[in-house]
Amino acid sequence: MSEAKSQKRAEAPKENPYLAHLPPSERLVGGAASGKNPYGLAPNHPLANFVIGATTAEQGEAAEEGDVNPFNNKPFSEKYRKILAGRRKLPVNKHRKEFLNLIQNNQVVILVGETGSGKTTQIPQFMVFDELPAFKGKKIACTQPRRLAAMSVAQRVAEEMDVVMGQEVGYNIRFEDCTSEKTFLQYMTDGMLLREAMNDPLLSRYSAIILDEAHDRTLSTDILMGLMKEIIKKRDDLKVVVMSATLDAGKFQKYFDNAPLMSVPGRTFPVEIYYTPEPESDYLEAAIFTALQIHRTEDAGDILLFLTGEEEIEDACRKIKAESDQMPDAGPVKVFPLYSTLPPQAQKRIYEDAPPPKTPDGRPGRKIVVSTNIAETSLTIDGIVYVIDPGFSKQKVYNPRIRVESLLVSPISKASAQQRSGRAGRTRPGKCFRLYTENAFMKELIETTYPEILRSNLGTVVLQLKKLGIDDLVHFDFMDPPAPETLMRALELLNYLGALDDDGNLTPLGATMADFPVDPQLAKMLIASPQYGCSNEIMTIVSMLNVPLVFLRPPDQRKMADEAKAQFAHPDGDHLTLLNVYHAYKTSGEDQKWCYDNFCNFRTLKSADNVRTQLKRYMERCDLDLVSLPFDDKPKGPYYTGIRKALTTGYFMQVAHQERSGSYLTVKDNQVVRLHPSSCLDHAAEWVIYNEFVLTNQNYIRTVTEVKAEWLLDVAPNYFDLDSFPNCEGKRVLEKLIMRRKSGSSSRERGYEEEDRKKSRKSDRSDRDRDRKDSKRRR
DNA sequence: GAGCACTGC
Repeated sequence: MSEAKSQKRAEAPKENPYLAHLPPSERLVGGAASGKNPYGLAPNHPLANFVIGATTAEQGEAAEEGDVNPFNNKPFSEKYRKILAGRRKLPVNKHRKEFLNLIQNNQVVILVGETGSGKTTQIPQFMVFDELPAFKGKKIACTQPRRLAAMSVAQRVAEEMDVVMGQEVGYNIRFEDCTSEKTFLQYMTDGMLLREAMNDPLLSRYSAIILDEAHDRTLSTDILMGLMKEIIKKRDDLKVVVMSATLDAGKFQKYFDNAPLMSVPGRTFPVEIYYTPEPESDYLEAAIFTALQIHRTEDAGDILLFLTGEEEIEDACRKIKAESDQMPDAGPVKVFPLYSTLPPQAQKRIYEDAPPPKTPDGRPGRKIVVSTNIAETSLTIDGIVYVIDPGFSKQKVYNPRIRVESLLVSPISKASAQQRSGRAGRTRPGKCFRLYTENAFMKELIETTYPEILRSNLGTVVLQLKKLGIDDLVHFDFMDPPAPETLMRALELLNYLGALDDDGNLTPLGATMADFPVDPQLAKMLIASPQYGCSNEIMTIVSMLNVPLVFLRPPDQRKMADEAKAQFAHPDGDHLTLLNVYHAYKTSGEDQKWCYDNFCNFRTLKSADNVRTQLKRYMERCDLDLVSLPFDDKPKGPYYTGIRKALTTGYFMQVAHQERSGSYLTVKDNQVVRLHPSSCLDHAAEWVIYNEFVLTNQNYIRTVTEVKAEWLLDVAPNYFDLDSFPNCEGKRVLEKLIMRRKSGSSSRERGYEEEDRKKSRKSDRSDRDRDRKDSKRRR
């Protein structure tokens, strides 16, 4: 038998039904039965007798316990052996045989494992020894929802396998590909694998794909799961493992056509749960009270308190600190806030030790961490013994009617509550104080948080699915199908942007748009920008819009911060202001001190620069010219006008008109909105485009730029088919303009063109003047 | 005259 042929068999051992009666080890020609192996390994090689897809747990373990690392032929290190001993004690290790049995006989396996089971590090290694991807030029992928997890788990596994990180084991995340030709086990973010699928729809580089943390139900994981169902129909050599925490296991199993399920217990300590006897009317006050109470009466051990946002957290920290300092008979405390926008240095402080007692035999000191949801999944703090759970978190919601995503403080789910309480039992038995009644937990909390796909604007998702070749979205097998209206909104958006034609098919423009890792609107303006001679500038603006706010505003230095910002302010709007800041930052030599002096966030600017580099790469790959108009600093001069026109090509649906009353109305939905107070726009602009609709006590539009009605009609004539628009002054202005244009073109035939144009300019001006006077009067 | 839960490409 030729080597090539046996290799083919080895990749897809189940293809030959006639050999099914034989024990697995005899099914592969060139396998153990014939005393050979398919890859020409020397007979004394540790893997010489391995048969792909038919190995045993004992074989794998023996190879791990040998003298030489079979993957790089180097002797195992001392450190390796030490780590190996620890790995053997992980709960998942007892299930190696069971797991191999399942994965060898099924294409999809669901694996349920609680924290501390070792599934994320061990399961991929079990598969490596069974799949031997290295010897067939394939890889095993293991996805994580978060970058940090992908990196740190890869690092850990590289150590466990005694290889250099980035060689046999690596990770791949945005901005950082730490893999090589040799890499056969690759941790990566779920978004990264999805992006790869857009260019390789069958994910042919992989022999196995492990979707970890599937219970998180991120947008990317959800799409990947749907995609896996499609791919396995076409690739029977692909193995899929879906790993999740306990609660949803049945749902995953059902979704994957009753794939077998394996459960692995975790290794955590028991946590006692306490409920309040009556509902709390003020959770914040109750939370602070509980923290102080624990501090006064309970044994040593740190406290973790979950709240919903920055302001609430800083407030609570101050109050807890002030009150506990006044307790005469309690130990000292350190109180730390924790949320994602906190600078990394401040975030690291949560790992400091609790303070020592004031006197050698005094009450113990205590650390109290007050955190958002970030401590529920992304960050773990060892040493937490007491958890306080008020039962709320801020969650994203999408309202397709007004096409707005917003953040809402909402009750958490049972799954979240369990996750939170589990944080108390990582190092020893703990206690969790739930600030709601047991009845509320049982009857009012939903089982699991709604997956992101049900709470998001799906513009990007639909574009990605189309690019993945999924034409029929209605019949795509979503684990939780989004509301039809939400899908409609997305299709409509993409159609107006020109990404989909009227039949819903991806256009060439849409295919290019999907390549860019930004919102469809921003992708559109990037692609259009060379036509307006300003792709360099649009790349900068898009990058700045893809990072958190750069402007710092410390509560005690607001005035100075505002003055610093005023230096960059552009009279025609915030997009141009962002451009100014970026330029100033680059001119400063990317200087950290400059950022500090000018109240700009250094990290944010740095990451905007990173994003810009990436966008530039994509622009070049798509053959889009990188150009700028000659600079002139006149606000309405051609340089800035070109940029504003290019912005309009992506934002024409996010446009508001200033009515005579002085307030703005969104043109499509007639929502009354106000310019966000942070806006730099310094005059009453009749038409503005906006980046973001912020829904709080008021409706704000944030990051706005003045545009002209003419541009709107120029860039999106199809969109401004005004019959479908609600009545408002803005609509009437556009109608007039359209009329004028029509009569303009017909009168041209009759030779009245010039006169007509003059007339229309005049009436246009007087309209605007009147509006402006009106709005001034109101103020 | 005011906020930004958390991720990700």
